[in-house]
Amino acid sequence: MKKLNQNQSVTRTSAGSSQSLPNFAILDLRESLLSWYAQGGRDLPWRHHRDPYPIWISEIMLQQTQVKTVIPYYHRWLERFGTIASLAESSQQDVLKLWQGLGYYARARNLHAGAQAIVQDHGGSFPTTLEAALSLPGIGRTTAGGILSAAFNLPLPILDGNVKRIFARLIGLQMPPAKAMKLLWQCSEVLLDPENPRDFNQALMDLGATVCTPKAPDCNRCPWIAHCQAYQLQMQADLPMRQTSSPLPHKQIGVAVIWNERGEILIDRRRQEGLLGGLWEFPGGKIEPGETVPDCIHREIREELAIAVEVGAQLIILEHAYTHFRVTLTVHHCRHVAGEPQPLESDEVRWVRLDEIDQFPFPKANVKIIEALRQSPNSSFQP
DNA sequence: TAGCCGTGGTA
DNA sequence: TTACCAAGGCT
Repeated sequence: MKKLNQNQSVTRTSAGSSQSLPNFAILDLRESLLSWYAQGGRDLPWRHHRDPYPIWISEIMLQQTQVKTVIPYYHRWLERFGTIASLAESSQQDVLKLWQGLGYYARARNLHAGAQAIVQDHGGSFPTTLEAALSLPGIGRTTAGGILSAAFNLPLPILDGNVKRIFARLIGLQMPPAKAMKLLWQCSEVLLDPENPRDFNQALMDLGATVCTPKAPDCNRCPWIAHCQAYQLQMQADLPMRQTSSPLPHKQIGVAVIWNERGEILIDRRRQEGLLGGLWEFPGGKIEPGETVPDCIHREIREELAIAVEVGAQLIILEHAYTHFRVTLTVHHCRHVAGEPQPLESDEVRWVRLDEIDQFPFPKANVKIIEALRQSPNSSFQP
């Protein structure tokens, strides 16, 4: 027989998460946060809507991405894909082109596939239940709660980076948030105001973005200062605790700008799955130990495209950082010598003119190569 | 569970 | 320059 607890505390036994939910002053926390929000909340474009479609777009764009970065993409998106139906009917290439530069390109592929699923399964209207929203690609519990609370005022909690940080400080969490997800979700569930879920969730995110910031939080403007464990212990700078991370690997990459006799350049479309899936790139690959850059380019182009090239002058050297590694790209002009290019390790290959290359979606590092091509003196391979 | 998945801003 | 981080999801 289970013992019932009189208060809100939850005792947990699994290793690494022994901390328990505090006995919150729930009504006080709700009221103070909501009145802070009424005065200090942000005016953001997607908050002018109750239509779930623009809210969905904003929530996906805002995943791991700052508001300032999102805003121009958000407006461009709604101008180009005004309805779920129009998004569903568009080509993936058009969708990726609009997303170019935002990163995490699976988000764009998932929006596209999600729109098609909504047309097929929900008559073209965004679903109104948690279960149905969660079944759409790219929508997890936080995003589903964010959309459904904002659009329909449904009482669903959220747990994004802002909220994790706020609660980690509020309760003085003694472990990295990743080790206490269950407890943090409980905080969000228990505190959520069932009368005002929309405003409460938005207020939490605004508090995290403008007051309870990662560095140098502005505690004197915080409505929860009287309840905050981190503030009482003066540990704001030390919470949330961080996980140990391993250093980023650094890869050397050889890249080829291959010209044919018509002055066109060879590009390939990356496979759907994995890094930069569905985007176009200049072919190339990792420089093996002991290999020169021209050696690498000859080998990679043979393996990926089954053609022979002559490696010419260096165009540019680029540094680029991804989430889990860094790369140095050494880019050379090349001349196509023999063979018809085959998409052996890509979905498609294509010869394009420099003046039409902007039609294709490219990752950031490749955009830099295109800019270098436009600015630099012509290669001897270029007619 | 922890690693993969982009890019831009910041100290 | 380096490291961290931002309205996370997926496997």
